[in-house]
Amino acid sequence: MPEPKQGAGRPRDSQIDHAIARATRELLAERGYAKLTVDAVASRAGVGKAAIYRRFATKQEMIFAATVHDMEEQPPPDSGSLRGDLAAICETIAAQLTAAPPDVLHGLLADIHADAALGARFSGTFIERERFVIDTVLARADARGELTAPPDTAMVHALLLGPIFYWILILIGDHGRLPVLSRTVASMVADALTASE
Amino acid sequence: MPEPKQGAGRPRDSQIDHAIARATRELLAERGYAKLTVDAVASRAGVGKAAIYRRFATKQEMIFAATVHDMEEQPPPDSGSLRGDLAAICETIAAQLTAAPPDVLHGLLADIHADAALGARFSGTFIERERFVIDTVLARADARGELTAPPDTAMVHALLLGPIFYWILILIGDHGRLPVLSRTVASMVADALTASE
Amino acid sequence: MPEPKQGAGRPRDSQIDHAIARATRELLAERGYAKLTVDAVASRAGVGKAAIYRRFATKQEMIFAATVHDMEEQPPPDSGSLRGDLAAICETIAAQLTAAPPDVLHGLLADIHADAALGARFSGTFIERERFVIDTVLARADARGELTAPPDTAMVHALLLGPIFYWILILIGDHGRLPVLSRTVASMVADALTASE
Amino acid sequence: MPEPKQGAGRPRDSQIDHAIARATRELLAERGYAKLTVDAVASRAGVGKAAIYRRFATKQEMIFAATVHDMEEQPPPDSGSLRGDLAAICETIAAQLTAAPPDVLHGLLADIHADAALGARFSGTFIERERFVIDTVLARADARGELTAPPDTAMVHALLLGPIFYWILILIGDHGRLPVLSRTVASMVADALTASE
DNA sequence: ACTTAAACGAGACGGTACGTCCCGTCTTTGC
DNA sequence: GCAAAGACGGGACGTACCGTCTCGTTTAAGT
Repeated sequence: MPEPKQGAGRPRDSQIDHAIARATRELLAERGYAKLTVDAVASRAGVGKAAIYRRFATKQEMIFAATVHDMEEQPPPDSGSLRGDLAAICETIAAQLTAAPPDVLHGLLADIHADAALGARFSGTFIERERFVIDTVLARADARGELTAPPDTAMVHALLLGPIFYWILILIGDHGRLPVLSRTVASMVADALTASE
Repeated sequence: MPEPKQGAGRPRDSQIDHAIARATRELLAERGYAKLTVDAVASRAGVGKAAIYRRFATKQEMIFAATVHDMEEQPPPDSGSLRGDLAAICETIAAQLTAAPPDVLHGLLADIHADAALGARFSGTFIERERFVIDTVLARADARGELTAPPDTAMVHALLLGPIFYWILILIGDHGRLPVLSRTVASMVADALTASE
Repeated sequence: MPEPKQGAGRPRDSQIDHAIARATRELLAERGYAKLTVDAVASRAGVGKAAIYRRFATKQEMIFAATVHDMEEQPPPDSGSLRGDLAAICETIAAQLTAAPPDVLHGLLADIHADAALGARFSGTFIERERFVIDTVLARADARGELTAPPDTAMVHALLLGPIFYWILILIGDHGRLPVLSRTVASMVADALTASE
Repeated sequence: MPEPKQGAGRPRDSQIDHAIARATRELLAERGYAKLTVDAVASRAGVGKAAIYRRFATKQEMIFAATVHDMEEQPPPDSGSLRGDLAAICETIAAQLTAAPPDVLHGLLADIHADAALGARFSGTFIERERFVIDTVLARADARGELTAPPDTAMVHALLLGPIFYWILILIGDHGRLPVLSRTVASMVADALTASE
């Protein structure tokens, strides 16, 4: 069995992983996505460029890893109603999206959709995860007998999270109004799924 | 008004405008946004680079002009109901968004949000225009007495178009199901705005 | 015939050729061969790196062109005797070799012999030229009736110029003694070629 | 005296010394001086890079050791005449120089003259040694009464060995003709030093 | 036998330079 | 008198090597 023989050679220094991620995030915040250079990240992190390219095949992979590393989406605690669960999901997503400036998110999305490999990883991780979260709360609602018909998860996905993305990424809307938007969209979707007939 | 002073010298050859736009669209389709170079566009169009930069200040402006040049959004004809008007808006937007591959749209959005000037023009053109269209149909509905309360245009904007964008740009969902999505979102938003109590 | 079609496009700026050559020579003198970088040359010349790589395929070609550009070896004026002619050749070569520091000459020779293309050009230019010069003065001597036997040009070449190279490049000997060395080697070789029996 | 305190710890493995030297020579022959990398040597020798740098301070020292390690120049046995002694010296030097390809010798010379420390060691070892050999045979000739005047060792050095170096390193001349060249230069120099008046 | 200390293969590290590519501008020459 | 062809300054990219530095393992010498 071709085990990776982990004992051989000097192991990767995990402090360097953190230094790279940290420098990347700082520089994204300071200069924006378009002006981020690998040399600047290496310099800021006190690291050689080789250490970066040993970990990531391209600049985009580095940014991807540095920005979305710990987005661990979990289904929200059961709030007792579909509306409440959906609102919780919206608020979580909104909070994550507002953590980074919009140019970073757009840059990232552009790179993700420019590179097939990155795109597959993005879908397989984030989209799948969101879908799972939505499926979970829909199953809860079904167990409660709230649903009038078996819903289409993908459509619910778009109906629920689309407005949040649009508000933050396209309209560059006021973040202060996101809670209202979240509640509104959650209510609307919940109403549609539980319509008396 | 800074009119291009068209009387002096040789007038611009409008065939060149078309050649540039055509070459840009072809190369975007063939290689994708990230691999598009101005040299390649000039070469494909049989045109000098100077001819391009005489028309556009940056590569992004060129792509912008070549891809979204004729997005003339007009309020849809009065369908007689808010729900019908909203569905018409959704279908128009969906049709426009599906005209270009998603990597082009993401690339453009990234560049738009990386450059303040471009961003302002984008908002001032497309967002404002969409807002105006939505305002128009909401005013119609108000005139009909359909609305229960004065709606918040920006929120309606996000609620209505967000899911369409999300489906096309993030989920990379099946275009065949867009008509259903359009009708669903239009119904949902119309219901929310015309709720009986 | 694949002629370079010089009419099309902006022509190369010959001032840039000079700026590159000048910067190269200055930096070689200041820092030495091993520490010469293309970026430094470009910076010093006030030129982009692309302008350099448009002219030369590699750093070595650039240095080659910058350092040996105008070494136009001509047969010396007829001094009336073989000994005098040979001494003149030696002095010319010695003057050329002492124009550059020895580390540059060694670096250049190393690069020349590391790259077949450069090596061929070096031989085809300098070695051939030296051989021609020697052939010329030997023909003069033969015309004068000085020679006792038809000499082997290649060997005369080595016997005459070898000591000069060795003194300058290997021994790093005092340049002040080169005139004496030149006269000595010229006498020796002339004596060998004109031996009374 | 900073002796390596050989008692403690694991002793150096002399097989590794040989493996390094062997791999270095093989790779020099296969790829040439310019393309030799320490990693490649380590890999070929089945050795870690640290084992190399434990033995040699730089790549150049490693190559130096691998290529000229056993150049033990001794004064030749007394042949009975200055001419014979000088010819013997030339032949020995020629044999040593032809052992390595010319690009290796040029690379080494370039590195030697690029680094003061290495340069000093080279002079202090090889040049001094050659000078001693020449001094020895000149002293023999003086004892025999062959010399007409006290010779200048440095100049004799250049006159004698310069042509051999030039033939091998610059002209890349036929090795088959080196014996003739050796005898010719030895005769010439001997004649010059023993000229009847 | 057991400890100790250095050498070992492997490979990650900081740093530096390379040669390539593209942008947006500038400059000839030809149509 | 404009436009194609293409050279220009600038600057980032990803690669390659150098000489150094851990890792965990192996090998002798000294206890």
